[in-house]
Amino acid sequence: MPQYWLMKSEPDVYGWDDLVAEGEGTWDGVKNAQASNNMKAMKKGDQIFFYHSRQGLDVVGIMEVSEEHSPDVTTDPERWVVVKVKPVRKLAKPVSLKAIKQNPELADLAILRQSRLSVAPVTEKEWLAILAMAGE
DNA sequence: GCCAACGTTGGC
DNA sequence: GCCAACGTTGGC
Repeated sequence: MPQYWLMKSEPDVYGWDDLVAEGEGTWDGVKNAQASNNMKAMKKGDQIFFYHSRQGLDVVGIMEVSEEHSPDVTTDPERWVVVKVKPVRKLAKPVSLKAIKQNPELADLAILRQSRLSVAPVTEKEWLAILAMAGE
């Protein structure tokens, strides 16, 4: 059974459309111990929400892990890792941070408790709640 | 653009 | 090994 995650990116740097255009993306430049540990725990096929931070502030699509972690040569490869991801599909409609905050089922969502965490786990219950909010 | 949160660095 | 200073992230 796949695990669920959420990853953030600023859309003006690397947004959903950039990932779709590329076909497969390398999630690099994550220099945070917690986020990095989460990436190390990812297995091929795990499902990931793509969240637009700073601008947009919404979950826009679903991607999946296409290749498990390897050293991040763009930073310090001794220390940090990348994963590769592929777009699965865009959500029927984006789910905004505002809406997430208003849903009591999502009160414990990791990114609400720790807004600066850029790679965070999502429970199955939370995953389904967000999908439901997207009208799926 | 501002600032709070929080992780990291470096002087002691 | 502590903690103040600094840098980065991300919501507002």
